[in-house]
Amino acid sequence: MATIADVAAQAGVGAGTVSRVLNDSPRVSETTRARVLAAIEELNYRPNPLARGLSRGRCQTLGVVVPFFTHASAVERLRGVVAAVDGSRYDLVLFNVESPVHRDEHFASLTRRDRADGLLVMSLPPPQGSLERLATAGVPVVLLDSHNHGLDVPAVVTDDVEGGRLAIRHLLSLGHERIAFIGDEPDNPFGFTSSSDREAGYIRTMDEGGVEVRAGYVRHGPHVRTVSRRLTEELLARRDPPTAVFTASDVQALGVLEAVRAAGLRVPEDISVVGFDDVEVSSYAGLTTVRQPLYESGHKAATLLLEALGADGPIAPVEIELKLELVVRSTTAPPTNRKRRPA
Amino acid sequence: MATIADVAAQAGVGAGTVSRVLNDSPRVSETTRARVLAAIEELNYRPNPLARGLSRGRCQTLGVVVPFFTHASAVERLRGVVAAVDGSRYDLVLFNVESPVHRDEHFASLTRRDRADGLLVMSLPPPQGSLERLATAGVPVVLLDSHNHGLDVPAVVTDDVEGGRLAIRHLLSLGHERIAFIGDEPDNPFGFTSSSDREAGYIRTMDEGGVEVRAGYVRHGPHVRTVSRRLTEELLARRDPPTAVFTASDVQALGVLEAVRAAGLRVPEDISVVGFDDVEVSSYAGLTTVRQPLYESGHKAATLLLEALGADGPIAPVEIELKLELVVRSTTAPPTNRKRRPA
DNA sequence: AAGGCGTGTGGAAGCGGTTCCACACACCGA
DNA sequence: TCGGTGTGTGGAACCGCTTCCACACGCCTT
Repeated sequence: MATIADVAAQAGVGAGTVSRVLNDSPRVSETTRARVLAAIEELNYRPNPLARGLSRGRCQTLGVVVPFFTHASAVERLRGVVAAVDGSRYDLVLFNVESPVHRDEHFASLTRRDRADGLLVMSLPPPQGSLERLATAGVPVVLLDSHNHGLDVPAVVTDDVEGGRLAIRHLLSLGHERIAFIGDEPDNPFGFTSSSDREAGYIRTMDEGGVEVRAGYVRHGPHVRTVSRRLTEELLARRDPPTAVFTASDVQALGVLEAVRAAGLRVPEDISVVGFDDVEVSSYAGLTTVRQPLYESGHKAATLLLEALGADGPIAPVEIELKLELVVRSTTAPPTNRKRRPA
Repeated sequence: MATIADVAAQAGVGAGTVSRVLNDSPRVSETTRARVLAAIEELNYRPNPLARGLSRGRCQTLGVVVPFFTHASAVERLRGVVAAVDGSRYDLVLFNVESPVHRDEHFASLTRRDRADGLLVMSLPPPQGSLERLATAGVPVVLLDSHNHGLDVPAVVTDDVEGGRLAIRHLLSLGHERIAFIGDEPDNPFGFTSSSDREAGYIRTMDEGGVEVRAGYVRHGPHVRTVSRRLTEELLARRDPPTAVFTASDVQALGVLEAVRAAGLRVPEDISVVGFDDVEVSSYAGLTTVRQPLYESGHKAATLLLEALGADGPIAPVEIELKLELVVRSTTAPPTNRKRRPA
């Protein structure tokens, strides 16, 4: 492995000069620069990133903290992040979070410039005080899919409450009144709020529409298809089954569709279903859903982080809100007139 | 930020001793060790990974080279990798590959211990000579979902040809004869072979069964649902449409299902469909498919790599073959007797 | 009692870069 | 002619850790 000293010797210059060439310093004459570049080429020299990092106090690495792939949507976001980071000189390190302990460990160890130059936190409210510590340590942070709550940190978010509204307005306008909701457990160890925000949008819009949310129409459970399927079965077994179900995610909506089909009912004739996210399979399933720009959100957040690193000073801690959009496909229609399910 | 010198001063020992404590050297007395640990605790000291890496010539980092998320299956594999790496002391760096140039750049820059201590190459035949260079540089490599072709490198693979056989045997045993295949372009810039291997299994098993592969029954196209849907439409428009379609992946199988449904035909009554992979949505779609253990493959490959790093010498360059398994769901059935599609 | 050996420890010399400082040299104006 | 100014350059110091070498000390052997 050639070192900077080898290159310097080969080019007949000092190590400092080679370093200047490497870092595009203007303080190098054209002829010297050419000689150095030739030597670099000849020796197939590549600077050691560790040495460089140690010396400069940063490591050309971005950390992405992800509650890993628990939601299909995280992957789509990550795609956007990867695409944005790809053109830059930064490497991408994945920090998987499976538990609050896990999360806290990561945040503790990342509070230094030698671990990562910047941090992208995905769908995860940072633990108390960690943002302040990160700021003190000079590690820029961008929140992706979680709010900054007025703190001095850029965040890329969507208005989940509004998303819930979009879904319910659509169902109300179709004439539905018996509308149920299926979402995640509201009190989870990470403090995720997107599901409960969407639920809030549901509640409020039902209220505004003067439509009652019947007791037991709001159901919670782990974010997997099988659970939402089971919850739907319970809803369908009621004496007053819903004519429409809104779920906090597409994954959960698929479970609803399964349950409805298994019960021998038809979508949308017997039951309408609206999901949230618009992940890749949703178009396959023909699911009406609230689309959030997942890829773009990742891309935007990563771009913000790179800007912050480029500016080398805190950038405007904006909260960027990406637009939600209702995508109407074939799982929603006006309710049929039956007030009760058949026999 | 506390340094090792600070800790040494605080504990009243030399820096070397602190380092020994840090690295669990046996050459430290219990009392000294306790004093040092106390000092570390007190100063909330954490060693600088860059300095450590520079000094030791490695960086506690694993690189994962991924043709990023082009197949849904890559994500599932990555999950397994992440899980396996999670318990270790290694960070995971993502190297995204979108083009052969991209790939070659990464392989070039990764051929040194200062970039990554080990490399996991996913679904990507490494470029010519790169494995030798990596071996020379002392960077252990594990191939995930690509063969080592007799080279001295551990690989975790499945027998894609056999997978094709499983699918076709199933269809033949149901009585199908007009069986079509939809897969990826056989000559792709990366040299992926899984699709063409599955195709080979199809061809051979048809042969062995004495069943003709009709002209035009083998179709290729980019790995997206919309394309396989279009290809299926073309197959259905034939005067001798297939009674069954086998695809090189579940994603493509979904496209087939879409096309069949759009044509007003029923699955499996009119057409049987068999996919490959068994990704998450396949159970939702009720797709009969050849399951490969995606998560396990990632987990196994990462574990092998960690072993190689632990052994600190080349480990047995085994090629581990994971079992494939036919999962019969509701998209396959015996063919109906029609020889031609209606009108 | 003297030499040998094992154990614990301090400290210096790297690892391979960056950056600061000093300095040589050319060119300018007074 | 002589500072002054600016430009290019070499080299040392430093980033924070590991590791090797030297050495002090206690204990066992002969």
